[in-house]
Order: sequence, then structure tokens, then C-alpha cells
Amino acid sequence: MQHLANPAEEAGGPKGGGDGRRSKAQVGRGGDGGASGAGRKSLHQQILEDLRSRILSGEWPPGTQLPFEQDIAKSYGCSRMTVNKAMTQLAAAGLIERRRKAGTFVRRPQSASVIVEIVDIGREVAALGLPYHFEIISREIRKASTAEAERLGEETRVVAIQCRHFAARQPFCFEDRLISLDAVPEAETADFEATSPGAWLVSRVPWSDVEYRIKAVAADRETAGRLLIAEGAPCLAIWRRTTSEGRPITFVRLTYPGSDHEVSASFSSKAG
Amino acid sequence: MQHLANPAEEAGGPKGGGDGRRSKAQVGRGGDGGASGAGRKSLHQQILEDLRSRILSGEWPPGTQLPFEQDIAKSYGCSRMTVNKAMTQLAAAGLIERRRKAGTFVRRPQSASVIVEIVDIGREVAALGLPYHFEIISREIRKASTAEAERLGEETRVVAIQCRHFAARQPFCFEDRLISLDAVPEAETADFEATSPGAWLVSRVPWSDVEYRIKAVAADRETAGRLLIAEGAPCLAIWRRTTSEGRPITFVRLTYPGSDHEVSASFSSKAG
DNA sequence: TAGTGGTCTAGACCACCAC
DNA sequence: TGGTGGTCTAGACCACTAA
Repeated sequence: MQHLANPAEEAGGPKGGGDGRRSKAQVGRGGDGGASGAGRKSLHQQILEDLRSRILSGEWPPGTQLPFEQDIAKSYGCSRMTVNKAMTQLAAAGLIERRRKAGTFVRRPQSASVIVEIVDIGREVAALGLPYHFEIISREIRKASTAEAERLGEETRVVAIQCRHFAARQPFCFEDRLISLDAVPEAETADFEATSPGAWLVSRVPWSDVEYRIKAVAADRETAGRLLIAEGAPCLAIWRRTTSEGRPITFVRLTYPGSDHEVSASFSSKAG
Repeated sequence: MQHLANPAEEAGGPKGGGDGRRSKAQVGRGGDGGASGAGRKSLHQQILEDLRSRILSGEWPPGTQLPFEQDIAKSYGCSRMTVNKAMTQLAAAGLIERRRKAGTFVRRPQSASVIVEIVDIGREVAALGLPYHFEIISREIRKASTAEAERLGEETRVVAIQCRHFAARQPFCFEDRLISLDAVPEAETADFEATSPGAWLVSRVPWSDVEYRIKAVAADRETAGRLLIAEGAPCLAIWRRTTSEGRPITFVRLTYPGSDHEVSASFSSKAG
């Protein structure tokens, strides 16, 4: 009946703690009870961050079973309600999935919104019912230039990749990407011929923050040639910068030809 | 000392309830305790939806003070913790603001993300440090055509407005908008010469869900004339559909000239 | 059927902040 | 300084579901 199939074990003990049992004297302290300034965090928030960090860092990859509420509560020396508050938030954020009786598991990366879904261009093309393939045009490993470092948000060695995505023999998208070797050292040797850089990254760094910049541009000579469109034709240019826990992961420029491509997104102020 | 400056009063009693006191016998029932099928909601979720509905509907406009946790708890016949759970979620979603001692207040509409901020083009232009003005090109009240009803998501009478936004005498954006008179009857007589339709709507319907579609298009002859650009020049076309509590409010097409305009957005899977 | 998460309570102490 | 929200507890019952 062993739970915690994968890691867990020393799930989430208090930062310095041994067995983690908090003395009753500390109970019911309210705020932070002493330490002023930096370390002001409620316990449920601390627990939330601990758990989230393990998920985001990849220490607990998708599918990992988390410890049970009771066990985490024990390891923090707090009540189950406090743990529940943290885990409920993680579930609401979509990081974990909770099933009665079964337990709590790290979820697979989900599209936070429609716009995020186009991370994987292959799936995007497949959704259109068209055959998909891609080709690597160039691949270099080098130190990021000043401009590149600015776009990426970090001075580091990078893998610079250019590739084209096709939908039924027609160029669908031109991709110009930088991957930080500081954050993802495995990218140096990854086989991007087999798996497109975007799809590879998604499987490597499942959780991340994303910033988009979207604009309409006229195709210059080079772009026109790459996408087999007329020079000056309108293109949708998407710049996307991805970070995980504040660390830059990748910066990519996607250029979609003509009026064919469309980005959709939805936002809401829902609180449910 | 009276709180509840505005409405509240009969804050949030149970749906059918009189004074709302729940008998002790119902306490600790867990799930839904009986009614199967449709009415399965936890109490804190019910409270959340009740409060949210009052905010979204405009019954409690921005600035309104909500009843205190204790009072709401009393009116629902539940404990303060249960109310706190609902209000904490509303606060996390940005609908309300909570201050110790002061109480809880409905917040002003905030940009859920950067992309939402361009709802008010005037502010967008002002952010660029340029003088802003706009002109109404046409305004009609009519029944939505089939195509329009589809875009809006509802068959209803609408106000159809076309206008241009300027940044320092230069056309900045062409706007083609439909407003549902079913959802916003006041739009029939509103003075859109004084306040642009977008800004007027934001003040009228502060909270809403938004869907975007963004694409690059070549300017047709008409658009080129409106924006004073060359025919065939690339434009960023943004279609935006706004709903509030599921009801269509407005549908707008914004066309921005050339490569000048840029949409930015950010997403994250954060759980904090 | 047993075990897990979902929910709720009736109190409690505390920090913060308006008054 | 008093009142409000923020947090936490030590239970409890229930629903759901995997075993």
C-alpha cells in the first residue's frame, strides 16, 4: 500500500527541522510571531511554495504522487486544514490533481489559455487536420549576443536554432529560437531533428511563465523566401519569452505567413 | 460606525431562507447532504457565487463595502471560516480588496493582464505620451444581422458604431463595434461623442470575460483610406468579444496600422 | 470496503490599521 | 485602542472511488 511511488519520502519538513514537530507553545500565533522583515510568511503559504518549488523544479515530475495531507501536516507539525489550504490552491492553479482515495498527483502541463497551446506547433497543425513536419535550418551553440541576452533576460551560453514548420508541404511558420544552456544544459546535446525544439522544451520544462508580444509585420526579403510568400505580405510575428521560477528558459520568434494564422486567447476575472 | 455604506443589508441569505439560521442538525454534513444532481455546491462556493454575482451585476459597484465576515456568516448560518474561504478566493481573483479594521470593498476593474489594458485606447495612446482624440464615424441602432449575431453570440438589437482613434493627428486605430442593447440598454442613448464607446463600456460593465482573436491582415482599400496607409500594408486585427456572466456585451474589431502596434500578454501557472 | 480528499465548526490569538 | 481580517486548530462527518 506504499504511497509516494516516486520521491516524496522527506516530503516537506520545516526548513531547518528535524522531525518537524512544532511545540504546542507556538500554536495559534497568528502572523509570524517574531521574525520581522524578510521571513514573513503564513504557514500554508510556506507549504504551498515548498510544494510548488518541487513541482516546478522537476523534482516531482508530472504523475508523481504527493504525500497525503495527513503526512504533510505531520511533517510540518500543523493541522490538516493548513495543508489543505495550500494544496487546494495548487489544485486551483492546475499544478496538481486530487482524487479521493487515490491521492494527489502532479498534473501534466496544461494550456493556461488557448494562446499557450500553440507552444507545440505540431499539434496546432494537426488540429487543422494537415500533415505536419519540420526541418532544422541551423543550429549553433554560442554565447548570447548583447541583443540576444537582453531578449532572453540573461547572459549565458545558448543554443540558437532556426527551423521551419510545415503544414502539408506549405511553410506554416518560421521559428528563431534561443535556449538558455544555463537553465537547460541538456539542450546542448538534445536531438532536435527528432523532436522539435518547442515540443522538446515542453517535455523538459513543463511549468513556466510566458510573456508574449504579438505584432503584424511586412515580410522582408528573407522571411518571404523562407515562407514562400511575397515580399511585403503581412505576417503575424509572435515573440515569446519563457521563464521558470524567474529563470529565463527560452526566447522564440515565430513568424506566420499572411492572414492564415490567428491567435486566440481569453481572459476572465472569474473567481471560481 | 455603520458599515455597509451602500447596499448589503440583506447581504447574502440562503437562497430560500428567511433569517438564514441553519439548524445544528445540518452541521457537518460534508458534501451536499441530500439534493442530488443540479444543486451540488459547497457552501463556501455558494457564498462565493452569491457575492460575485452581486459584484459582476453591478449591484455592488466598485467601492462598495461588503458586509463583515461575521455578519455574512450569521446570515448564512455558518462559521466565519467558511465565509473567509469564499472571500479569500474573491480577493485572490482581484474582485475585492480587504483591509484589516476597515473591511472589504469591491475593487475597481483591473487589467487581468497586459492585453486587457488596451480596452481603453485613450490610455494606450496617453501611455505613449501622445495627444489623443477620437471621432465617431457612424452610429446606428438596428437588429443584429445574422453574421453580427454570430460574432456577438446573441440575437438582439445592437448599437453599431464605427470610430477612429488618433494619436497626434495620426490615425491610430479603426474601431468597428457592436453593443448588445439587451445587455446594456443604456447604450441606446449614451453620448459616445464625449466618451469613447470602449471607455464608456468599461465604466458601465466593469467586470467581464474577454476572448481575443488576433491576426495579421493586409489593409484593404477601405481600411487603408481610414488609417492613411498604403493598400496591402500589414495591419494587426484584433477581434474581441466581451461577456459578463455569460451574457454577450460587446463585439469589437480593432485594426491597427502597420508594424506600429504590438500586443503583449503574459501568462503563468503560478499558484500564489 | 476502506482510505482519501472535501468540507465545516467553534473557538482562539495575533497583526494591522482606522478612528 | 478597538475592530477587522489572517491564520490556525483538533476534531468531525461525508462523498467518492480505488482496491
